[in-house]
Amino acid sequence: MTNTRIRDGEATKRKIIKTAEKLFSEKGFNGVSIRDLANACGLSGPLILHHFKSKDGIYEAVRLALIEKYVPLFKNHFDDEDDLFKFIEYIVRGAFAFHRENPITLRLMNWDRLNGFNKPWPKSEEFHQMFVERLQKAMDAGEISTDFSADYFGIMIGGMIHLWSEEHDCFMLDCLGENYTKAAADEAEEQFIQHILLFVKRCLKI
Amino acid sequence: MTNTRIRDGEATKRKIIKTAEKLFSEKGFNGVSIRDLANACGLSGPLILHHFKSKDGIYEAVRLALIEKYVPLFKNHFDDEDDLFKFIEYIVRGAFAFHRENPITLRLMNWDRLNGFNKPWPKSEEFHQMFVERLQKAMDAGEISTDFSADYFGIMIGGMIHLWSEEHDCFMLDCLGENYTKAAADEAEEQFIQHILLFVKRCLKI
DNA sequence: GTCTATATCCAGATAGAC
DNA sequence: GTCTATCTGGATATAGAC
Repeated sequence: MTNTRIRDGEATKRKIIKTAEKLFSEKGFNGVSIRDLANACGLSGPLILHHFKSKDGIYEAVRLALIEKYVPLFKNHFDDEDDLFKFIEYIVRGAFAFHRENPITLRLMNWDRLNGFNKPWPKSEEFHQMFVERLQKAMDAGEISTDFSADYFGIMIGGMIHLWSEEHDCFMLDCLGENYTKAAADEAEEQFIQHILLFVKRCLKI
Repeated sequence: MTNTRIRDGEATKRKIIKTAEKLFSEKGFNGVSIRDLANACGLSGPLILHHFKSKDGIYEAVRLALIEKYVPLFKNHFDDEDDLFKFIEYIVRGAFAFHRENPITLRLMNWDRLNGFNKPWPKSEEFHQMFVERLQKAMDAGEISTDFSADYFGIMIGGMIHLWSEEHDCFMLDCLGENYTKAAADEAEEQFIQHILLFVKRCLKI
């Protein structure tokens, strides 16, 4: 009897990708060697290369896997909501929730941006576009103030969400120190979201 | 006659640091080898190690040099300005100008953050603190709305500045495409600043 | 202070057995 | 599909001449 039955290529691939997501997001492409990855998976380096052909291949697979998770987020949010403010709140909360649950994705996007690959995260821009178009429609219809450009307004909100999602751990540690708990962090995030929503209301005069 | 006179340790060090700033900010610590740096400087690798002892030593020196440039920015801005709005405008414009003129610094901070070193950029936090305290004072004095927490308000503005400084090149290329010129970019930045200032006015009811 | 030569190690990738 | 053994190049760092 051979050990054939524990050979499962697809399961191995999934395991490699999952581990690679974690390592690449922590240390970036250049900070992770195939050996690191192999050790973390409990597999051999050559096996990994057998499945993904090259180190770049692994990274591509990771990126694709993350985009898969990234895309459906947006689908849900752009069903037509009648109420503009609810629509905005829905999107803002969705973005925070996504980054909270998938911190890896944001980090990987940041590594990518620093490395000058900005092409393969296609949905992010589409997201901005759809948000802006919805705002613009409301402006054209005279529902909200036109003192702000819809485009810049989207960037402003995006910046707030980004910085929070990237750095709130630092903020929290600074502010709370020993008292840092998940509950406290969640509450702080909720407060920050309330600030953003108030900002939206006041600036767009909703 | 020897070639003693072209030996100038300090000048060499400066040259190495300046080149290293550029390379590290472009490709990150792991993306730059001592050989790359040596070639870019027109020097030998061992000479670089002679001056800085190790690759980490080079990076530390680069970070220190950038902090040197970083600090005076803030000094200027925190002389007491009587008018709160002018004070805020001064700071906002200062931050944009700094990032425009020193894109390297922001990139290096971002590499550092991803790599988990968040200690050695001390002034950034101090900056936030002083800004927030000034806001809080105005709130306590009843000069502005207290609907926003000064702390979160600082983060909101910081996020806008950050995202713009990091990604406006992408935005601009997307929007303007072939028409991308320095003048157009400057105009867009000025418009974005105006948006931020309007946001400040409207939210703080100044 | 600056170089060449070199030591040592670790990277990505391949060959080939099982 | 998975492993061990290995190739080749490039990494940091040192030794020692000038």
